[in-house]
Amino acid sequence: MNPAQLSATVVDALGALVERGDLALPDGVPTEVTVERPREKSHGDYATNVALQLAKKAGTNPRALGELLAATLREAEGIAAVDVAGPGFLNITVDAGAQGQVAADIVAAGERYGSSDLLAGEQINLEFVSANPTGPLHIGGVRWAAVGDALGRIFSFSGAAVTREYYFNDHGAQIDRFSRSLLASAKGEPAPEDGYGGQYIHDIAAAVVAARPDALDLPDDEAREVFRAVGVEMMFDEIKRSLHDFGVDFDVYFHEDELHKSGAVAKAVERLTELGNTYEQDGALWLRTERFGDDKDRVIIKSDGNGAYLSGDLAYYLDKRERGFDRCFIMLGADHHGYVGRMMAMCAAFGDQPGQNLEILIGQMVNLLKDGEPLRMSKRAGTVVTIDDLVDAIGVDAARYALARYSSDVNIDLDLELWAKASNDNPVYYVQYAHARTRRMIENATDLGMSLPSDLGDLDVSLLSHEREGELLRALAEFPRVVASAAELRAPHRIARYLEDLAATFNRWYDTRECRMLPQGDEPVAPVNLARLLLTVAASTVLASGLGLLGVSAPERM
RNA sequence: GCGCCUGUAGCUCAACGGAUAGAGCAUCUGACUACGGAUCAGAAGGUUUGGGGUUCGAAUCCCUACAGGCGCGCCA
Repeated sequence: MNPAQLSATVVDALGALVERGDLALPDGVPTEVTVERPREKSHGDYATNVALQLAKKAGTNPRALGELLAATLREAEGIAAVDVAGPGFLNITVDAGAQGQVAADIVAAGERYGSSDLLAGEQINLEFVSANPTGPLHIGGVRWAAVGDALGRIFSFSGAAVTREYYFNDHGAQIDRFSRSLLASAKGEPAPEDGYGGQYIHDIAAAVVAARPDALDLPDDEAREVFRAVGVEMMFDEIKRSLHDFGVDFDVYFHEDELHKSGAVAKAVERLTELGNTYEQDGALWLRTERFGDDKDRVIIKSDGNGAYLSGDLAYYLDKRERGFDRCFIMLGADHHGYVGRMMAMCAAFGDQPGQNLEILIGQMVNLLKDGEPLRMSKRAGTVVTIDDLVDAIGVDAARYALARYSSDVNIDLDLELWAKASNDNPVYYVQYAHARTRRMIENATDLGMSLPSDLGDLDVSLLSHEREGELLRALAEFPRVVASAAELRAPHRIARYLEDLAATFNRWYDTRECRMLPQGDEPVAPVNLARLLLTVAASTVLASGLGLLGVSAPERM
């Protein structure tokens, strides 16, 4: 029996009470109730606060409602005991057999266990990273590479159709600065005052010269164009390769330049004007974002006739919507959070629902600590910590896990020594090790000739009756709800925290002498050994699925 | 000045308005003739930054003060 089934059982009990006239619920019987896994063992396997929540509506007190409901629940199948505790909590103990069934359900579902249709039918566009192609991907963008990709996996697992998208800002003044910096380097001149420095500029400049030996003989403006076109392309390729090596591939790489060339910007501006949300002032065209909650109105066409940066975003958003995405996500670093107000206002100006059609997620800053000291970086000076540096230092698995393990709302300081360690200080090793251990156990069982029957119903899952087995089964039963909450709250770190808890619960069970999976000594294989093999396979399945949702490998051995 | 995020154990962080606020690390005490000890058991550690309020119930919601991070351009 899992929490969802228990919730349904409680709902049925409420319905029965209403039908019998023992209970009056003016708002009707809820479709589901909160079922929790209590921290305190003495509070049963599961607990619900439904009596506390419904008492007022039912015109009774929580304890009385609790007693009434408990009496009905005790008759329900799979329930061993129900206690009314504290102000009116119902503490429920489940039959060992009903509980053990969880393991069989997980093994039967395999890698689909935990998936749902929560987001079925939703066309989701996830835009993340979107770093400028004027340099290698630095640490600031990497957080979203890990978190955004994990979120994509979680959304897909929850039934949504997900498109990952990367927006290349390859238009405007920064690209000019980039191409001028390349040209200066190729000529052996110092970097322009407002340009970019760093070894990568010299490397790319040299590569451009190698690809186009004629470039330096051209007049400056033509040469700059060559360096722009070729240099930007090389930068794209390097960023894509870094992300690919990080395990992140995008379905769409969208170029801002296209929006300006194709007339998409003009079209978006026209649409907003038709809707009465623009006006001219001081020779520029303004968008009435203040009308929709922004601090002030924003220029979209500058007085020199060029589109302001926002104009590209308008067109891009409209383009996504016209491509059929009803939910557009944009993930930004905290240094861009000031952008949220105007983007949401822009969404509303198109007549859309901010927060529904457009959702902007903010990730706070990441610092790397080495020897306890923060690594400071400056893009201008070229002292950049790149995604490749991070991966070289701690590896892809640790990097992805470390970045996805914290709430996006908090600043994080990643200690490079800690995350490079192969010890249980390092959470990713702890979880991966638990998975590797399950694989070895299953292998050992196979070597002894143990195997699960084709009909799992032939196993006696009620033999999984040890306290530690109950704990492990309840932890495994949580997984679908953890996935659902990670999806709803856009919080992949919940998966990571859950996995750490699951790994610990698994290790406790493994360590318990009375719960050995393999027959000991000369003992023959008994039904309880097979039931424990089932439990091990179930744990292995969930550990692997959870790591998979974070884009972290689940190694067979370590 | 205004806005967003944060403030929880010595440290790093969890906690969908629920019961006695939880983990890991560090500290202290234990378990290796062991299905992988990269593990496990236990102890100690808290006025959830301060002050008000809402609620049967607040780390969580509201107000306020303080502290830290990040922003606030016809730059991109």
